[in-house]
Amino acid sequence: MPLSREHKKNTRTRILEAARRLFNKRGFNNVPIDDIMAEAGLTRGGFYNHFRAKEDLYAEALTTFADGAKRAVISSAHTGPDRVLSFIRGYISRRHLQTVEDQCPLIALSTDVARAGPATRQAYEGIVRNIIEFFENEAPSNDTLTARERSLATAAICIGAMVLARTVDDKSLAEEICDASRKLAEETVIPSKA
Amino acid sequence: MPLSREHKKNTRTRILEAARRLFNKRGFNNVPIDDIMAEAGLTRGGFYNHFRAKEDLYAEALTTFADGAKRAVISSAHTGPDRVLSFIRGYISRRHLQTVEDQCPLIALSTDVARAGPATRQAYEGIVRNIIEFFENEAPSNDTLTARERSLATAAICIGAMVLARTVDDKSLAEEICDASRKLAEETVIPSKA
DNA sequence: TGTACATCAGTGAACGCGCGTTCACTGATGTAC
DNA sequence: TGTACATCAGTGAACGCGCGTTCACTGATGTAC
Repeated sequence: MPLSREHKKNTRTRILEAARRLFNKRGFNNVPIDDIMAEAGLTRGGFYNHFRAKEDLYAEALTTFADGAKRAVISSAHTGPDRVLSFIRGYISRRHLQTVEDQCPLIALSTDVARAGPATRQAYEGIVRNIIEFFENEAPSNDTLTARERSLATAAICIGAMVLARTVDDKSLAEEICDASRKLAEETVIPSKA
Repeated sequence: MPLSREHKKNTRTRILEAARRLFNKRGFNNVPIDDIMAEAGLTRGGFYNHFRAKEDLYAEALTTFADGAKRAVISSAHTGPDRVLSFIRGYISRRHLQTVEDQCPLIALSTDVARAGPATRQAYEGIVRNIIEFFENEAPSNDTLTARERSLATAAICIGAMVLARTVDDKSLAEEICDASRKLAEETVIPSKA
């Protein structure tokens, strides 16, 4: 064994991290393998020591992100409804809008995923389910909407707000969209606040 | 003048229509000019008699759609709040989800636009503004949200619901997202309904 | 401990294909007479 | 009305580049002795 198993694993992780960041910025198709490998401090050819094909990166880059995000949420200081509210405030925020590289891939890659293979779609769908469940644990049911419905709709607001805000050029319009959507999202998951 | 001005204009429109449909299905980058021209009943080379470059299609395909959509809304039988409600019911619907070719490009092309040139971005932003204004005409203000805020957030729900539903593989989850989001959207623009 | 060897992560040149764009050509049509 | 001509929309071959993938090679490192 010429080089430690550890070493190879680390390189693989580095490639995945580089891919995730670049995909977020430019989408799956607009990131050549050269760029990913360069970002990881390597050269083109080595890529195929770690992955069978470029497409294999897509699903893995998504789950890489999801794992990190889940850890961040779990380690958050908040509990109960506050945890959900702080998630929403972080998700629909100007800060999240600007940090393109570390944005939630549900925002940056939604349409790319729709055109990718089944594995990628499943990874994306897994993240969507996680967010919905996360909301569902706290959202109440009442006569207008069930907890489930609140959670589904809140997920839609989160993604929609950020997708729109990200695409619109006018900064003040983007911020208006964020602010209004955040308000509605908060009120939808935890209506008691109103 | 060998061929009528009319003729050229018609061809141009045919190319734009073909482009719009294919872009919706596959995104800007995944549609070769060959395919667009074939869909329009022509061959590759002729493209450059009508457009300077492929990118010129993007913005025009968006405005082509927007014009058609505006006409459809104006000619709708409904008036007042009902017009807005029927728009939402049509927008966040299983039907809209399935008709990929004629889907609203805000859904299918959101991330593609984010990476396209300024003209394309402006065209997209124009459509966003139109939808928001359209809602704003009917949405009321009350102590929780202003009419403007309701409109912005409703636009976010519409796009978010469809983006998510489109990407998710599980059909029943997609429909759940649609149904719940539609409910919330309706209640948000016209809260008197609740 | 030191040395020869085997392994394999990483390199970079090369291949091949897809596709945007160019270009010389064609042939249908409107215009001038 | 008929005929010659000019125009230009449309054709399809060719060019060139970007990029995913392959491949022969290198050289650093762990292992066997």
